[in-house]
Amino acid sequence: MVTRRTELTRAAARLFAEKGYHGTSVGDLAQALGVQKGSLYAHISSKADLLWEVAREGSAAFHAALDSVPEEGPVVERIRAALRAHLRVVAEQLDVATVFVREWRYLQGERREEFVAERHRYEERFRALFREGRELGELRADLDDTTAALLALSAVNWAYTWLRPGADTDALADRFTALLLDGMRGYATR
Amino acid sequence: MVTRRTELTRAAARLFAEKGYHGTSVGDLAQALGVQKGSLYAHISSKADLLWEVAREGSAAFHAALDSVPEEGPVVERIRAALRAHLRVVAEQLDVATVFVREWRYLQGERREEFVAERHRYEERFRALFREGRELGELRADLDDTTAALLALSAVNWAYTWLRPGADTDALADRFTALLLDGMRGYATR
DNA sequence: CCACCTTCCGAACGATCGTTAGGTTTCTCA
DNA sequence: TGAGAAACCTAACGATCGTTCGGAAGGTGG
Repeated sequence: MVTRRTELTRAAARLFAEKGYHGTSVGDLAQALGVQKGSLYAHISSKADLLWEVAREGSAAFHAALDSVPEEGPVVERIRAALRAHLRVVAEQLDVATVFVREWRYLQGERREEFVAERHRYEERFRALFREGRELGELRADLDDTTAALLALSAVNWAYTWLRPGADTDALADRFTALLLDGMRGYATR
Repeated sequence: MVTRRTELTRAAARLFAEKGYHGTSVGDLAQALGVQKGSLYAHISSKADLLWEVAREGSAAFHAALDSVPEEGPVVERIRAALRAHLRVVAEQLDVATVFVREWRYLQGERREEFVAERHRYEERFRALFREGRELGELRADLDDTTAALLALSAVNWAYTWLRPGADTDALADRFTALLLDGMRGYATR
């Protein structure tokens, strides 16, 4: 069931991504629904609520994506799966992903802290893959796994700026995986 | 000579980076200079002027950084130099870099188009390094140099979110370079 | 049929926004 | 010494901001 409230959240995600949170007025949101701006307050109690909701939606989407990565099997394949999952979310929910990556910082108070904690948890789950890969011997023993995770996270976090809906994100993720694993210089050693 | 005008630009870079362009009021800028907001219009003709100035400063800084990369010598070393140069700008001019990467999109009209052109030119200069590396045989022959450049650019473009002033950016750039060139899996093939 | 719920309108609120304008202070330099 | 420039103040402008409120339309279920 498509409630009016969810339509409003969708419009908020789109406009916040397009014009920024502070660049989007309540009037803009109302216009997107074809309604007077005062009418929105039958659904929300403040504009900040919408930012909070979209940010949480992003958090949930990315964590759910990581949940789909198997906990067993070759680490290399799990890294590939994680990159695929993340990029898929970006492509399929570009507005939400954009708010998750760029607009979250306009959250205030307790909500902001809660968001940051969830974001750190996400990055930590990502980092764990590379650490485990090194410990299990699938990645080089002298790997700086913190930097490795940072490089991978940078690639996917930046994706919202160039990734367009409809792109073949699996192929994209596989290209990233290949580069990260085997580098640009020589051929794979295995 | 430190003019009042440059002090204003510095404050604008800092506040735009901290609170966003739309999140920063002319009153905030005035307060940073210890002055009434009307007084600022002795130095600028609009708030948008400040965004334009800071964005151009970022453009100039990053292009100047790339200018310091030698045009001759091993491509691998030039890639390392480019990453070092970029990260150094981010660390030493974090506010300006943040505006360059994140706040530029609030530019309007002709200025926005001019900025985007400069940004594309920067990315193209970066991309050329990887293309040349493949053509000269320093990088693997089957390298997807577009993706390779995208990966490297993502790493440095994301840096403003975590890089702190005073960090050893050369060492950081070298770690990125090593990962990008030789990967996380095996050891270097040369 | 009536009570209720959701949704919206229309008007207004005080606050803040970016900007303008006239007048004053302070300093430089010819 | 006095003209001019740079910097700032004070006050106000119209516009827009996010939010509130009383009332009304329309549909649903008892």
